[in-house]
Amino acid sequence: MYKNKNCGEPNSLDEGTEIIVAGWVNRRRDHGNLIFIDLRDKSGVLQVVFNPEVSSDAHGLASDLRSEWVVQIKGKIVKRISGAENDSISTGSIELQASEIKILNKSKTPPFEISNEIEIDDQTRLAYRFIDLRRPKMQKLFTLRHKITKLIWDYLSDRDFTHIETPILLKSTPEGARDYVVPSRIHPGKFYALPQSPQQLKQILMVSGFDRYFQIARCFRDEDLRADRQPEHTQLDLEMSFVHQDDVMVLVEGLYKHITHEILGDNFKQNDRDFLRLSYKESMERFGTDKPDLRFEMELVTVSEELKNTESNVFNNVLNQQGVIRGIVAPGAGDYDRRKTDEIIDLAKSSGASGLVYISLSKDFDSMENLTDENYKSPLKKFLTLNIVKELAIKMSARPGDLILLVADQENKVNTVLSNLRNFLGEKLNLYDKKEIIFAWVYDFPLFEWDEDLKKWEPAHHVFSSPKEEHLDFLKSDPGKVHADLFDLVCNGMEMGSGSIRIHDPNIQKKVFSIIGYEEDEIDDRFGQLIKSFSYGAPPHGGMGLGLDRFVATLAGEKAIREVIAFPKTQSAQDPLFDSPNKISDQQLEELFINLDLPDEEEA
RNA sequence: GGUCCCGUGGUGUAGCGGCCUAACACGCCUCCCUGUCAAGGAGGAGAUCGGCAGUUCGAAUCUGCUCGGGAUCGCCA
Repeated sequence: MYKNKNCGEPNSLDEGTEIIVAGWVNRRRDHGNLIFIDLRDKSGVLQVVFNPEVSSDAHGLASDLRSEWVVQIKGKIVKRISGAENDSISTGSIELQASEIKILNKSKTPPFEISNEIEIDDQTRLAYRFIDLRRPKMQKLFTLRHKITKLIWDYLSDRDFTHIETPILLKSTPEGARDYVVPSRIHPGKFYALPQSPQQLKQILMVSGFDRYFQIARCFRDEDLRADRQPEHTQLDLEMSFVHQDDVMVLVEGLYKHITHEILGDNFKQNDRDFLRLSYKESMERFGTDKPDLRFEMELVTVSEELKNTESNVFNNVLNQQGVIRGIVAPGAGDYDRRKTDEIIDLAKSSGASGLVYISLSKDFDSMENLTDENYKSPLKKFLTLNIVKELAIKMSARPGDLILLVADQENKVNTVLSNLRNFLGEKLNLYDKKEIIFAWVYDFPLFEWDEDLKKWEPAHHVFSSPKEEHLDFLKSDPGKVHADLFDLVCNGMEMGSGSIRIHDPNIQKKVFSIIGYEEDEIDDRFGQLIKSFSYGAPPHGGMGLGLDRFVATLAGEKAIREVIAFPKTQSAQDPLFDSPNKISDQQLEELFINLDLPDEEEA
């Protein structure tokens, strides 16, 4: 070893001992005759003093040191002189009196400082990711990620789960997301596809009798990127045999509580409570979304009834077309000026609303009963009479000084818009503690959704979820009524994972496929292997797929999963460090029998 | 594919029609300095303002296109 102690370890108990450390020069403070070096490694920072009276050789070398040089230093741990202690580092009471130094490697001046405080452009960070990852904050994030995966491994291993790896080179089962594909050399013209998830494989493993499977699995989807979406993400994939929905939920809830508690300790207030369970219907009614942020109230209220007798075309047109009017109350936002209300309207429009009606309530009245004409303002004031506003405000539990926001449209659009507004305002108005983490289950999802564009039924989640037994009859008569044993784990307004009890009866599976409109040979091509396995004795089974990147990011308080992925891609799916994706040689193309036919602007 | 924000020395920002032959902080280089830890002091180098085209007597500053980054809608079984 090049060292017998880590930089962050020595303390006053080590005074007088000789140690060898190695690491990076974090900072140099050169006083001429006395030189201080902050030596950094993963464990922390240690101050090293070079005194020419202790070693003139070491001191001579130290005067050349620069940031990020890699050095090995031998010396004696000594107590710092009185008054020179530094409470901000773990080794602040002592320092290393250097007697020997060996320069292991020099470094160019890094493009940015290795420090936690600075904010650097993402592209620069990724192009120099090896330096970016040196920052203590990043090291902490990946240590955290490791800790979480270890907790998963331990927890599930203790409960008889077996980790099994499934292939990355698989087959395209096109549906939902676009596949990443890999050409086959041995089979000209044929392609593997990278799995969007190990779904079929884990179900086949259940058929094989493994009983309980899990995998920290990489999943690939060739879709547009977001702060919480990367082309490849990691999923905690698990599946269990002979279970009902509740068994899976209880297992996963135990796991997530355990991990969150291990990481956050007492800051995780939900630890001694069950995760809230909301039916899909309830979640949509109260929050307008199937992934509500439960850190704050601000629920949606339907006010179609209260507004059905206005003179306003905005409302009447919508109501005449079976639309709804729903609203939320932004507490204390009654004094928002034009600029702020415009911002809210813009957000509503960008979420798909044709418009947004607001009513600002002033603070200068005590209760809704005493509301007067002077106490409220609204662009639609001439239609919103005092009595209507009073009734509305009472129904919505608005208080003086609040801002009422109303959206009139078809129900699903209203819900999308209001849930986006709700999330926006929740953050803007500081309605919750940003450090808080609240999980919930949303269950009892419909199995199918009607796709208005394609005029056909689409799987609401995925095609393998089992219809509820009591709904089997609806499969033929009214697929929209079929609910499934399908459930999501949500946290702070994010979907953390999705699970279900799977279909294990090949006949029901075929029926579900046919409702979605798959042809017989198409089913065979995409799902033949699964159906085939089902005909050889498939146990009832169910499981979940849980986004690991999002979970780690949430526990770390990060918004973008890029922060918890060592080598992520930019929003245009590129890696600035490796410069991927990239061209391959003509020879490689030839071997694969691939001719490129690029659009003109791609030529160069 | 759409919408929005951003793009100025190595990094972060200021400047938003002529005062800019571009400012500040950090970093970098040289020298001084025995107790600093965001060390200090003195001096110095470094960007033509993402790119292209246009408007203008004059553009970092205005317009269009384009490239890149970010956010978001669509998309993501």
